[in-house]
Amino acid sequence: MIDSNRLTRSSCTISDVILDYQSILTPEELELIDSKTVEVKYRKGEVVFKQGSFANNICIIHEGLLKTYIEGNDNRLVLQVFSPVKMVGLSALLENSHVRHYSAQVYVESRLSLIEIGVIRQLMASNAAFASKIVSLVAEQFIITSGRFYCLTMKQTYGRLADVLLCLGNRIYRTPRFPLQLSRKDFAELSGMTIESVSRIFTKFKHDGLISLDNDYLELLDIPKLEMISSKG
Amino acid sequence: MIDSNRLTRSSCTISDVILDYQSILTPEELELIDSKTVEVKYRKGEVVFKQGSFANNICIIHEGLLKTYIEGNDNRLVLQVFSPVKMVGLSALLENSHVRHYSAQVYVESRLSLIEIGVIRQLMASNAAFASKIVSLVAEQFIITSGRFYCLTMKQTYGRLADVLLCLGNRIYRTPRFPLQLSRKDFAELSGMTIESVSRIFTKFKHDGLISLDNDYLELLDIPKLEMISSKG
DNA sequence: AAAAATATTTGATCTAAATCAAATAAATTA
DNA sequence: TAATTTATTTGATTTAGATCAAATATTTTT
Repeated sequence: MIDSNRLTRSSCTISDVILDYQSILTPEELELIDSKTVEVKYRKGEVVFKQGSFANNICIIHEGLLKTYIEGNDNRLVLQVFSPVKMVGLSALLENSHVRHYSAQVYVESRLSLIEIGVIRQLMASNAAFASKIVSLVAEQFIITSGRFYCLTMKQTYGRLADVLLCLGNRIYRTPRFPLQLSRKDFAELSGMTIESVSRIFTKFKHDGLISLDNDYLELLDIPKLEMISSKG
Repeated sequence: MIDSNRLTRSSCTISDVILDYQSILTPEELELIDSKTVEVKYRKGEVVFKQGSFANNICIIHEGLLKTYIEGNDNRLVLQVFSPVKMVGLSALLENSHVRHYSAQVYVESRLSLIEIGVIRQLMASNAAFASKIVSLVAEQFIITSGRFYCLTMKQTYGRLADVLLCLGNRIYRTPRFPLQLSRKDFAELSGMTIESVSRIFTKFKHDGLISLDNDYLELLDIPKLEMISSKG
């Protein structure tokens, strides 16, 4: 039986769709892409693109970690987190709209390649299998972001933070013990609460033996219990 | 200058992309679609498809009004509202996942056509322009739903309800005075609050001369003020 | 290494909105 | 039309989590 809850009931935004356009495109098409691609390194905290600016490329993250987010008056909503190897900025493929609808920023030093959006549009128009792949990627992002939407509106603080921790351990770092590269502010933003609330819940989780936490590492000690907290909300 | 806030800062989910696949498909392809399409009428409140069930069609709404929503343990999150003529259920085109990730239900008596999903996949694989159109539609839904996500997490109750009212007047009914087809419960669900809060805010809005409201009709009397409330949160 | 700046923790207080409870109104059904 | 059910309104109370404030701890700069 299939568990359809992973996507719709968790705030984790890490994709399952594998990015293998190499097998879909012809050698000539791959060469075309290659000729319109540049590779860029970003230092910790640098902005990759800004909401409201013209969208002239699609990004692929090869190393590092980044977030996309909507900027409001004085607040931010993190839409998705991307780890290698994923495509970022696909929703710029919306026709008649050449503007970014969200911003992107790296959490840590990251290496991205930027592909001119015109080439992507061109290949979509000529290669239906490629276009279908893009449909799949965008559809997945829709579903994944809807799941995060559900969590942030329906769960309370403990469940939301447990969600973020589980996502980091299970899907981003893929190990229960991982380097602490995010600040309390990052956690607050990711789980939709204040820094103070994050701090208080971390203290509680430590006290209850669910996690261990020092300045450099975070370890998930009791994943089943965290999962229970996440699912109960 | 372009206003990029309509999509990212409002909870309204009515699409701008026009559904004109007639001009993209060949007569044979149109006939193929036609042979795999059925038309169905739904009575008020009927469910079109359920989260977790197998996705075997894409829907087009021709008359009426419907919502898509994620079902949790004992709560629901409305993702989008669809009025004619829009495609519903596109994210089922995610490859390797033949299950609905959200449910759909009509608010009022509605007429839909249901197209076998296999045909859509087939046409996407053979007609790149069609596939590109689908990319555009799904990308728009992603952006629109992200905007709703922003509103429901960042704005407070007054702003969220003002948002819903403006969406109904400006984009769904396209007139400031429209029939009241939604219950307080529907408004509560749409704007992410309790029925009691909706009722209190309606009373306040009436008292302040922003709306007039009886059992059958709702009229937006002061749209600029409602817009101010919506943007301030 | 000391000084300054920044990040994190902890406690006290406040508040938006939920919950609880009861009254009224409207819609259905008998 | 009366009786019953369902929906809506209004008021009182509670609460999760924000805000405010101050103390530590950590990192960065000098």
